[in-house]
Amino acid sequence: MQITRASEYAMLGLLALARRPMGEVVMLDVVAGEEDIPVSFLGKIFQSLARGKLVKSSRGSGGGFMLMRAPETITALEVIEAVEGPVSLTRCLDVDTGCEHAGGCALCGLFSEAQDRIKEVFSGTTVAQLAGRHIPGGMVRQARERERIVFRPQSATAGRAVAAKSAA
Amino acid sequence: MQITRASEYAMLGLLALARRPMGEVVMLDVVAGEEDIPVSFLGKIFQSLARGKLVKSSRGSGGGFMLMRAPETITALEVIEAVEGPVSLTRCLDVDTGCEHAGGCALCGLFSEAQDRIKEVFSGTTVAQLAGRHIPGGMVRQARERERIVFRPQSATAGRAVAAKSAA
DNA sequence: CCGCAATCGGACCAAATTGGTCCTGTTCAA
DNA sequence: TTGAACAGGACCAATTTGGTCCGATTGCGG
Repeated sequence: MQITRASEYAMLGLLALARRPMGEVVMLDVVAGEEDIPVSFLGKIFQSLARGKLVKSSRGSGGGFMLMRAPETITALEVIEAVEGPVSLTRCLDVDTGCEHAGGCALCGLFSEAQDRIKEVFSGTTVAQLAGRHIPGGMVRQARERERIVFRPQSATAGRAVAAKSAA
Repeated sequence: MQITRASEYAMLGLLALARRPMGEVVMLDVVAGEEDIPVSFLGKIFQSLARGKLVKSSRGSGGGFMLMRAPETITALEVIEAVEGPVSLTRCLDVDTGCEHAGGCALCGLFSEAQDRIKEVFSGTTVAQLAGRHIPGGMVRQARERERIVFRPQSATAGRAVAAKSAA
């Protein structure tokens, strides 16, 4: 399987595009800034997404990336597979190699069931759905960097640090 | 997450113990031979299982490993967690670090759902169940090496290999 | 009660993967 | 034609994976 940062960043990047009107071209460093992702790494990730036909890139000045499909039609599974290749929870389930025990391996059955469940979850969730309930993390960071933000852990939700630095 | 070979080997090793009458002590190299696992690596893995109270080791001559609990009561999840530590599909879901986006991260929701599904599958399967439908892979290999084996999948209960070795 | 058999437990190691950076193109637009 | 922006690959450090090896420890047999 492996849900690495690359997948995570890919999702976040697509969310950044999905927040905008369909067809808008956004530069990499804008996306990276919004979601707090190293630009150069995000560049490589978006190359994969472009190869997977999820985004389209345009070069030159005024260039950037745009979604190639409506965010309602892009599933999380597609994003992950575009970045990491076909998911396989264990080497046992690898498409080419397969399980060396072949028929008699009880583990394969177990693992493939688990894998199916995961894929169900991911293929049942779209970028649009995620975009709907996501608050960009980079925003938080940018605010924090601009300083003098009182970030109050507000009993309910998340218990984050209060960075109330008044001086420089 | 990570279902590495260590987990796989751990399962196979436990299956080898589960195939035997409860309480029987088996030496590592026997288990390793049956399931075709490097002995020294299996040793390290069984150390983890011992720490997790799934097996008990006895040292000295006549020593080896035995199950500490009935195979019906050992779930696949326990095995995996004994070997790999607490499962977390992404760094985002890591028990100590947690997600840096905290409340507003849509991805966390998605990932944790996927993770729950996996854990459901694994915690719903016991070593005994797996042992019931497993044909030891090492057997296959050993047989293949010895050649001219009739390999009979035996429909009923425990699908064990029937090695019809006429000569020594 | 001595020595051998056997595991324990940790140190060590090489290869692969992860998570990036950086530099040299190419391409497009003004 | 020049500068902005991605493409694509080389490179890199740190971590993880998948092991090996060896000394310490512990029982059993004689």
